[in-house]
Amino acid sequence: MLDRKFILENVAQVKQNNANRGVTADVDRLVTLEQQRRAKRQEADELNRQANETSKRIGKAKDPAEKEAIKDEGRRLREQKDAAEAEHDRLDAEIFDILRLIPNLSHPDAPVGPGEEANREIRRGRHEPRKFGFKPRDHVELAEMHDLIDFEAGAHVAGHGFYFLKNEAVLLELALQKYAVDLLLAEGFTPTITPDLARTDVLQGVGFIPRGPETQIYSIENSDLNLVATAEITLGGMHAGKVLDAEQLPLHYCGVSHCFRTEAGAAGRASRGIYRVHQFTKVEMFAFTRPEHSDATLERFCDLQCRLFDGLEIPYRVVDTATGDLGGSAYRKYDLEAWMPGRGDAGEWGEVTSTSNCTDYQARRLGTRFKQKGEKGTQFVHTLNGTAVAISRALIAILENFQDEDGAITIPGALQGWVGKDRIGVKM
RNA sequence: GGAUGGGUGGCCGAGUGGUCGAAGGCGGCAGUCUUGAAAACUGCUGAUGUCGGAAGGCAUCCGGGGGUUCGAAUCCCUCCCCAUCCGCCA
Repeated sequence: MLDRKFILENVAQVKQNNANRGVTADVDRLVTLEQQRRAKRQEADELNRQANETSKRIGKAKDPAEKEAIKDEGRRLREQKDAAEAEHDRLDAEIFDILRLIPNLSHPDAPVGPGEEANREIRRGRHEPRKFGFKPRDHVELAEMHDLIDFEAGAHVAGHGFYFLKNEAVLLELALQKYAVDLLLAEGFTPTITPDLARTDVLQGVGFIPRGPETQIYSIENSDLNLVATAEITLGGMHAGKVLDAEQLPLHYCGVSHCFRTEAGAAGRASRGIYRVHQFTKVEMFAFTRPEHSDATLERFCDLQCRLFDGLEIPYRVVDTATGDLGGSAYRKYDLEAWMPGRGDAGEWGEVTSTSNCTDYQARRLGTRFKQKGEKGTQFVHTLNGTAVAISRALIAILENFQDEDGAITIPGALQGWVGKDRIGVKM
């Protein structure tokens, strides 16, 4: 959520930003309604003040008849106040409906454009895409060769989009988790394993919409719980409604969770294999920072992602996400796209991680603030999230990049210790 | 799933229907004392909105929502959440 006062004072900027992001929201109407709402608020406050004053006079009145007269006046004032307040609440609800459509502001350096075509490549990994002397297989084929992923069994028990990891794929998942957590631990992150479910108000605070036709969220029937789509939800909700001390900041968490996504409307879109699935495991980074530190923290998260993938020897590029592709909460977002040799005709970049600076947009909705000692009032913290490793996508990159002509797969050196071998598919 | 007890300011914790934004404590800030610090003592110290140049004023906020009343942290209803115990269970 943006600050209403800010919107009123920067109408043109907000409108331009909406346009850059491809969002339609009636900002003019919001401005009108907000002005009306404020007037109603003042009216209600004034009536309430008079009513309070009247109530105090009742005790002092001696004559019973006079007392009754004052009571009547008090009742009348309360009624008027209630009416003004009801109108205020109606306006407020309408304003909120518009407000929730308005996305965060955008970083001035973020490329402006309608979609991912406008993303700007800003960086490459240490390893360039390898030249294959043969036609590389895609991860589905490789997984089948080595019995690493059982799609059929997954569909059998849970439907399309679910799968069993098997054999070395399991070891790779565990190794990737350990690899990512260890690195972040050394960087001062507090490691957590978060709940895989969260309440609806937490989802909404972080910016996820658990209802509606286009929802990505699985909800638990007869409860207020939802399966999380990312640990960003649970980590972001940790301090909802709290006022933190400025000295506590920044807080850096890393969270391991399962991620569940309905992928509504994504049918047929790069749906082969485990690129887009209903469940996967992810190690997530999350930070609560002071406003002046969020830009630098985004760079740090991006650097950490690069270190993680450089360490796995996976080729990748980093793109600065265009305004039209930022989503609602992000002020700036970097995507790390790994080279996936089995995608498309001759390989394609595929998003493996993503990191966003959400500034105070999530915090305002979540009510996560901080207080600077000796200063009056509170401020909203800034929140940032970033993928350390999304296991399913990392698996694709590993299988496809490290395959040999006979289909054998070399396990990245960084993971060999945990997997317990250096190759998959070597004939004994 | 059953039983009970709770949800009050940054934190802990009192609170008779009006004098309660709310005792007390902790924490924080300032001062006294001290070479300095600690301790001790004294004073100050909630958030949000709104008006005002400022000083300050006003309104709201005691889990959420509804009700009773001229007036509710306090009484009633309802929902949510949290804790403990029992049962079941990895």
